[in-house]
Amino acid sequence: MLQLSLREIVWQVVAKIPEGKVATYGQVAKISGYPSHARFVGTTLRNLPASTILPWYRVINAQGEISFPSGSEAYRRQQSLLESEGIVLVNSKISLRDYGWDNSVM
DNA sequence: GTTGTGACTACCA
DNA sequence: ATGGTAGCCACAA
Repeated sequence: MLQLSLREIVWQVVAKIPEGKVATYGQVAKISGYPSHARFVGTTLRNLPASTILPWYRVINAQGEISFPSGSEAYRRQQSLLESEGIVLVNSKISLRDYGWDNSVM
């Protein structure tokens, strides 16, 4: 019986976020079946190798913002990747219509 | 075993 | 609005 660690489940869920869409850490946690693990989703993404094929950049926080210090290199990299998929930040925030899942999933 | 750590969130003043 | 806090819990050391 194959037992997936939570980390592996998170990988699966992140991989399912549609191109051009985003999801919050909380949504990913909830969809993974662990609604109280929003924080661990971040920890998991944090440990991804730089060469990962996972669309980690489609994961944002509950305020619709990028969870990196504004202006940091990581922040700009994520923003750049999002914009390459047509996701634009308005006032540093992502429009609700860019969410891959309904907010009720939270 | 135990402890420290968060790419988080909800709540409250 | 904005800042502080408490809860959260898998994981690494």
